[in-house]
Order: sequence, then structure tokens, then C-alpha cells
Amino acid sequence: MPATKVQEQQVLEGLTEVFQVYGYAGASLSRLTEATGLQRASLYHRFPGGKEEMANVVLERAFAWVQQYALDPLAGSEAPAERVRSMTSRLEEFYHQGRRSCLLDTLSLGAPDGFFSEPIRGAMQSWIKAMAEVAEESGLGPDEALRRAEEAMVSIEGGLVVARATEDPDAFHRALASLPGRLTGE
Amino acid sequence: MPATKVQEQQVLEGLTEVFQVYGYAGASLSRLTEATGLQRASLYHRFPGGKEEMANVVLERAFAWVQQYALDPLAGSEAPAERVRSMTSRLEEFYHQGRRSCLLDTLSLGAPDGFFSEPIRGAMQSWIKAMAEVAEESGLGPDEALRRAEEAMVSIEGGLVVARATEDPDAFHRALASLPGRLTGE
DNA sequence: GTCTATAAGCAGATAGAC
DNA sequence: GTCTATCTGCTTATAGAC
Repeated sequence: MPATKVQEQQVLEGLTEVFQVYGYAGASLSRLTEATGLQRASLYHRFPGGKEEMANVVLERAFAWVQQYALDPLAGSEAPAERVRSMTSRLEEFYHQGRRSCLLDTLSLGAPDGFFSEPIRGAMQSWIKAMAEVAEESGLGPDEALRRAEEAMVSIEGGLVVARATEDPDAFHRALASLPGRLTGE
Repeated sequence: MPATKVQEQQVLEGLTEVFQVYGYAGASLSRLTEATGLQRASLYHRFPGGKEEMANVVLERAFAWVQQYALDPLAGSEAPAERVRSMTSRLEEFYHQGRRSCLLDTLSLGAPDGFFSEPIRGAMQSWIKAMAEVAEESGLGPDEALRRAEEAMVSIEGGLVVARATEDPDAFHRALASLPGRLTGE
């Protein structure tokens, strides 16, 4: 038996799923232990700060993934529309084709004080900024590029909410389909 | 002193606010009693089914409001774009200019089983349908009208999420601004 | 590093007085 | 119709054995 019963990555994936599906308030320790395969005390051993720390680590890891696989490629060398397509393709993977929710949505409800407000705002703002840059590169003025980038962020978040509410994951796919055109001058 | 300490409408407004801000799982009885001015037992007297019933009544009332003030006018006699503008105007009022969240979002997280799945799906689908009808009336084909109506729903929900996450309520206003054009053939 | 057992408090819900 | 007091179970969190 290895020193660690469950690999760090598996634990984080379990935690992530629970926070995505149930939100912060709905993510009980019982659900978190079940999803990770670790008992309460073992989770506290790895995350001494408890549920708050778990959510923080999950949020950081999720945004690092999006940054690396979806946003960094936006600064690549292919045509802008092609780069946006590759972002949407990664996002479909990340959100399980519309069956998972965005942590920027689920963690902004019922969290103590505004504990995640700052990281959430920061993550979403840099996401918008990354999309605005590719929009500018495709020939749009700075203001228009920013406007369209915000619109794209709205489509991503809204697509996930509509997919969840209507129980039709494809709604997310349809919401993403317009992004390449939308971010590159229609 | 009247038979009822707190008017029904005030109670429902307090409950609504808590469910909008904290979601279902985060809406504790303590918060609900504080927001309504009624003690636990009094709330249970009015809502024998407990929290589930409270959320149900709140959801029904909210959608009835949207139906009456935002969707019914979509079938009016002014120009289609004008009718859509009047919907967006009512929605800004309803969502407190982007400072409140949508119950179709907040109640679909952490609720027991899928207790609100059906009413939530039903409400969103009839909302989309009402917008598709005005889009068709403005000259779009049925498929295109439906596509644009879903896109409009995505903008509404996404606008609220982005407004909340970035702590910039105006993002909701900007998301609504494109709807009149978007639903009437650009 | 993981576990069982347990502490302390809050959750949703109810009994019964006024 | 509203209240205080209470019940039960689940919540987060910790102690201490292995």
C-alpha cells in the first residue's frame, strides 16, 4: 500500500465535481468524503483549513487548467477564429459537454462573507481580458473588443446555466458555436 | 395588532431575497426567519411543507411576475423590437438592475433530488417560447427564431452570472441591450 | 497518511402555551 | 397566528490510535 491511499489528483477531481454540482453551501463533508474516497479526518489532514481551503484549491486548480489549455492558446499563431475554436473545444471538455457547472457560478452562492469574491472576480476578469486580446488582434477596436469579450463570457456562463436548467447539455454547445465569429468581427 | 404580524407579500419578498442570494442549500431557516421577521414556527404555520414549500411558492410567484409583466407584453401590438425593450426594462426591475440572481440558477444547485427540476425546466422553456414567438412575428423562420430566443435566454442568465461574479451589475444591463436587435433579425 | 470515535453547534422540523 | 422551548439528525471540525 502506497503512502497515500488516493492520489492528489483524484481527490481534487472528486472535490471539484461536488463543488460544481452542489455549490459551496451544498457541498457537505459527507458528499466530499464520498466523492474522494477519503474520510473526514484525512481530508482535514490534507486541507487543514477545511471546506474553505478545499474550495480555494479547487478554484485555483480549475482556473489554472482553463488558463493553460483554453486561454494561453488564444495567444497562438493560427488565425484568430481558429484559436477561439480551440478554446471552445477545450471548454466543452472542461465542462463535460455542458453537464457540469462553472465554479465561478456555483462558488459565488452561499459562501461565507465574500470569501471567494476576489479570486472569482479576478479569474473572470482575466478570462475576459484574454478573449478581448484575441478580438483586438483580429482587427476590432479596444472598446469593441472588450464588449465582445464580455459578451462571450456571458454566452459561456449563460450557456451552462441554460443547459443545466433545461436539462439539455447541447444548449452549451450551441452557445459556444457563435464565439469564433463573435470574437473576430462577425 | 392585526391577525397577521407580517403581510404575506413582505414574507414572500424576504424569502425570495434569501433564495436568490444564497441558493437553496444556503438558505437556512435562520436566514429565512431573519429576512421575514417571522420565527421558525410561524413560517411552518404558513408553509407546512417547510423549506421545500417555501422555495416552491417563491419560484411560482417569481415566474408569475415575469409572465405577467415581462412575457405577456411580448404579445402586444407595438413593434416587436419595442415589445422586447419593454421586457428588458421589466427584467432590470425584477433583478434589481443586475444585483439579484435568477432563481432558475440558484434553485438548481444543491436542491434535494431534482425537486425543482421540472418547474425550473418548464419555466425556462415557456420563457424561451414566448421570446421565440415575438422573433417569428418579426419575420424570422421558426428554427431561427427558436435559436435566437435560446440565445436571448443565455444572455439573460449569463448576464446575471457575470454581473455577480465581477461585482459589476451593469454587465447585466449591457447583456440586455442586444436583445431587441437579436430577437428581431439584427 | 488514514482511520474510528467524538465533540460542539447548527440544520430542519415540531409541541404546546398564549 | 405567533411565540419559546425542544427534538433529532446532520454539520464542521478535532483527538488520538494505528
